[in-house]
Amino acid sequence: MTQPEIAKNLKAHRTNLSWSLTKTAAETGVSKAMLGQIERGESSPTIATLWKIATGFHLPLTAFIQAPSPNEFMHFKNGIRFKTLFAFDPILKTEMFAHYLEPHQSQLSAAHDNGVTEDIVVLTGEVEILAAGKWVYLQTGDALRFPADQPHGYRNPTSLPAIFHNIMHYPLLKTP
Amino acid sequence: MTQPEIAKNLKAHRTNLSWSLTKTAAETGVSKAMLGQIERGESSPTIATLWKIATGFHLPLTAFIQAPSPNEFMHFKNGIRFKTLFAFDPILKTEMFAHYLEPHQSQLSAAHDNGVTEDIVVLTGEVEILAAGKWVYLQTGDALRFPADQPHGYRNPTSLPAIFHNIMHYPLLKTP
DNA sequence: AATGCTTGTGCGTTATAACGTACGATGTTA
DNA sequence: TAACATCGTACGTTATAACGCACAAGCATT
Repeated sequence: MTQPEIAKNLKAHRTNLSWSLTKTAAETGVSKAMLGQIERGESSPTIATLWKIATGFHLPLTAFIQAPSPNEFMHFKNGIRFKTLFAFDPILKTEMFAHYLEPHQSQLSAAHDNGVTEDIVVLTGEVEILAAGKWVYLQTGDALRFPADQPHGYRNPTSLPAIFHNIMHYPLLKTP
Repeated sequence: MTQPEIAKNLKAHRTNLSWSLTKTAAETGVSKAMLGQIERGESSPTIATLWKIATGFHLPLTAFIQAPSPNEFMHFKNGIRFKTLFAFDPILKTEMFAHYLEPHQSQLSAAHDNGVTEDIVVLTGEVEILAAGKWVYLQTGDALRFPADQPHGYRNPTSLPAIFHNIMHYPLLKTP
């Protein structure tokens, strides 16, 4: 791991919410002078103050220490970034993707063929899944299985990017 | 998230390696006086020094800020930490796990039943998979499918923890 | 143009993180 | 028991994180 870039992360989260330094100082309890210095890289905050900042943003501490990292082999469809991990296999009748959701991004999907089941596992961030008519909230590490033969959808309610795996199961002898 | 307990984490990692404060100071470049104060909770380190400590231990920064008990629903078997994401489903004939490998940890697995296929997707770190008699190197984000009806294994060649998903496909009507 | 408001930065002070060294406690060897 | 080594902590000093306040630049309203 390389040295974390707190400066960029803090500025990204702050401008993402359109917060001023004064507003941020009020929310976090850290003086706006210090916030400015941290953003400019002139100061390396202590864990205590970084924790105050994180809780003020209602975000985990890790959101400020690790760099937002995209990945290789990325594809795009309807504005959704995804990556095919395993293409459809006619014997196993499954396929698997990694999906990347930008902050507040959402996507609806039409019903698939009868009997199709879909699995979701959230890798980073938080995701809401529309399954069986309800939006289900999933945190990092959570997993959800639901029938995909009806309209469903994905959305990222947070201001941080989210990544999830989804595995499609096609029990019938149909190609996706 | 609650306030991170750097003190316990640091002491845990240090005593785990049987390192003295002097040894730790030499490895990390942080004075042993400071290390002692951090362990006793008398000082809240800056991100810069915590990063020096983490790199000295060859661990990610997150190993010191998040509580030592990483996740819920964690199980142990043969010294391997894993988590069942989806239990075996007799209709889909699949099951899915998240595996956690410590630095330099390795595990060999006997052959499964005939026709069983296994999928690996690396989430964090780097992993080597013994498949079809060869060790295959996988980086973060890489995916590998291989027949599991022969001896296979997993190992983490790095000094950082690794996490991977694996999905078992049982095409025959056998329970795992 | 003048007034008020908000933005982010600069400055002086205070609190404390970080350092190097010294010390008492404990354990080991002669 | 004395000499030595190693452990973690206490002390005094220095570097810097964190604060409150003041200030200049930009924008909107009058």
